[in-house]
Amino acid sequence: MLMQSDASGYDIKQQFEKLFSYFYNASYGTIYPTLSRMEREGLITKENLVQTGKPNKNIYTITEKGKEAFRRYLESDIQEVEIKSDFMTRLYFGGLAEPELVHRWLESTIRSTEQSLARLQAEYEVSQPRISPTQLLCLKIGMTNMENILKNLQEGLAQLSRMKEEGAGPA
Amino acid sequence: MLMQSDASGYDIKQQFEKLFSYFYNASYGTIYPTLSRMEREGLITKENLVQTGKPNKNIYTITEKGKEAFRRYLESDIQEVEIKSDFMTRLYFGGLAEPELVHRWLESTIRSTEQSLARLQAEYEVSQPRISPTQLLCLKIGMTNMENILKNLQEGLAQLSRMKEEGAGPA
DNA sequence: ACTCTCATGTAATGGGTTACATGATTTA
DNA sequence: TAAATCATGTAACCCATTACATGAGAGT
Repeated sequence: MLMQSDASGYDIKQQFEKLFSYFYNASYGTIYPTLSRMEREGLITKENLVQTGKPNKNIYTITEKGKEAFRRYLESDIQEVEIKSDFMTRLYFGGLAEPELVHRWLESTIRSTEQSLARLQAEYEVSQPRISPTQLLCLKIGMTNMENILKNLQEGLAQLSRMKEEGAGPA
Repeated sequence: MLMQSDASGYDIKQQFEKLFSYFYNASYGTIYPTLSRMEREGLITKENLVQTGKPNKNIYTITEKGKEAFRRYLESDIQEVEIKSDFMTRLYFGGLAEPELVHRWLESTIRSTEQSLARLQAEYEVSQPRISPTQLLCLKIGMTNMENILKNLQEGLAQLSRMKEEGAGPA
């Protein structure tokens, strides 16, 4: 992020909270110690910004050495994606749960996915004119991905409902 | 997994390696200590199976107390999905990299996604008749999801190629 | 009066991987 | 003869979160 603009630990966390969190995230407990370490290693420099009405900020700026490290990162191998989905894990073992319960899982996941999608779409509307083509691609991947998941979940819900009716219906 | 059938640590790892790994994974360094802990806590019992030609196995079986713990888990809140995608992170900062490099990232991600999709489709073909409806739904979500990502990546690649040509073409 | 935003940082704790250690049998 | 499969387990290490500690100003 410091390649794009100088920022404080707080600013960085804010960026994570937006679109970024859909594919990477970090807490303050990671961000602040990492910035300290990077400063010690000469990858970034710190400058204290005195603010009135607000607490002071530590603004970090990337150094030439830091830019080199970033370039080396870009040329390293891509790490495999890591996913931990409690919902999918439960769904996998859904046959061992009450159909009622599975129903509720699907409904609540549909709701939260709809909310995430809405947030991404809002982000898309405001950011669309001023972000880079690859950032736009990130947003597009995120949005169509969620739309797709939603469709699947809704179909799955309808299917399970049909099965429940058949099971509960007259013999 | 022990709710479905008795298994050894090795068997459990095998299951993770299949379909399961798309939404959850664990290494032996997690599996074996966890099984020991669960046995200590009375959630599962261990039985040594003597094999000829192969090393002996520790077969674990879930206890009534373990089944209760599983039921409590099913009724607990669903944890939010966690994703760490190096590819998406790079793509987000793709504007800071050579277009050549971004091109290669997209191509290699397309290749590996195609492979994952092929593996899921193969798994679907063989498993389809004998797995539960929710497990089928898991597979379907995984497959259409990857198909969707592939489509996005291919479109993105085409788009970036067009931009490169325009940028490199005659003024 | 209360809560939220801004802002930084550390300590305790938890969770997990990787590498190491071992070893027989089967397959290429 | 090399390597892959089957099989278990521990120790060192890494990474990260959560909770704690602090504190002013702005909004409800």
